[in-house]
Amino acid sequence: MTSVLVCDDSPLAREALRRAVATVPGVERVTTAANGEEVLRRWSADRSDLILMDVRMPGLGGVETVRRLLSADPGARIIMLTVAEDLDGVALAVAAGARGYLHKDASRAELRATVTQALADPTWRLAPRRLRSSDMGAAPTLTAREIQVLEGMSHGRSNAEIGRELFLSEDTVKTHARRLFKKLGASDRAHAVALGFRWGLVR
Amino acid sequence: MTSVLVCDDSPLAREALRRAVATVPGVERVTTAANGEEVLRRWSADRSDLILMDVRMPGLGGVETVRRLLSADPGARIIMLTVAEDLDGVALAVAAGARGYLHKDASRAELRATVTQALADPTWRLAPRRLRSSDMGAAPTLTAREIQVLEGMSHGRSNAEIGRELFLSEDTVKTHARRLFKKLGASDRAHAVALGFRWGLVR
DNA sequence: AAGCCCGTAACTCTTTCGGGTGACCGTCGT
DNA sequence: ACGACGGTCACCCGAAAGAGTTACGGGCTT
Repeated sequence: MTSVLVCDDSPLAREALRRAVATVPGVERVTTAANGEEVLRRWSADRSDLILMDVRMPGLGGVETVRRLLSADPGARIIMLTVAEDLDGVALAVAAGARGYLHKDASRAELRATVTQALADPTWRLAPRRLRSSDMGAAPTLTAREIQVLEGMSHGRSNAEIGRELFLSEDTVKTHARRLFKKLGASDRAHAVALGFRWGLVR
Repeated sequence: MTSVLVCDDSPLAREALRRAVATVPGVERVTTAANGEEVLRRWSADRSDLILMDVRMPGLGGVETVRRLLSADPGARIIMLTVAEDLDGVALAVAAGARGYLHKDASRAELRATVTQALADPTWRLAPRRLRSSDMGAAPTLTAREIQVLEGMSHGRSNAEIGRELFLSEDTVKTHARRLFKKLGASDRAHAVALGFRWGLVR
């Protein structure tokens, strides 16, 4: 009994993915989830053989979900879904243990091929080299937390407000801010936000 | 001959949207585009009655596309597609002249209902009240000075540094900053820079 | 002529930021 | 087993930002 879990916040995309995955030979069941929390809830009761998950989702993001999922079950096989821009999100997810990624630009055929391969070979994993090759220039790699803090800044939140939203102390937010400034080479939060936009880290 | 143009960067979402829209009574043709540039190219040759367009797209974003489209043809009817997170993007797009928006979380029924209404009533427009709820009603028109100050901020300059560059006193820069914050609805310089990028005022 | 927006500038006052430093605890890789 | 890195938190301190207010001259519109 081979089952695949598809997670995307858009019902339309979710449905399209579900249908595409369902046509892969050997797949008998495709379940869906709308966000990271739902994936985690569902996982404890009903483990699928493979998870396809969007990187960017409201609430619990894809990267954080991967981390929690793998800390609960290191054997989980996860493939990230992403748009062209956020290479960093992909890198983070793969670093966190996702087996690979699929562009949302990918054709149905590519999607099916990747799912087929992942299901056929339980140890399948993206070659590390492919990550570096798509690593354009010297893209600064921010951690999930740092991106969350940067996003908070881009919405005009103060450090204290960001802390409240992420359940962190203001001092911790400041630490993340300091570290992401250094990584980006930013002199202050306005600069950091600008660089975030230029690098495609936030929108 | 009623035709609708669907624009989304993800082929899967695009296809799903195309199919959903095609089931709306009265719709005879649904064309698709993958990005803003394609929409603009297509528009000059082949005008649809309605456009459904993603807010977030690589390259030319949804907001900027709306502006260009409407400056070329003020009668164009556009509905934005968005995810839960970026209320800012939606507000900007609607302020720029989009008739309304649809969550990507919307059900197929909601999607069809909105498209039906928009096609039936050429003057249909999202109630202004719903706009104010997500803030910013007026299109921000920054003066040359204000944009120069905003650009300085996006390069990590302090007010004093910006003043030195523009041969102004720091206090004058602060005045410009205060005024542009108010126009943009920004709570601080980081937010202002983010809004500047989302509006395409800086890059 | 009156009103409005823009550019310039100064003043005060409070809040926030950013840098520096140190610390503890996981995890991961070597 | 060790070190590197990431996440968390704390404290200090000076610098910067932002809000509020006032002011004055110049354009442009009504």
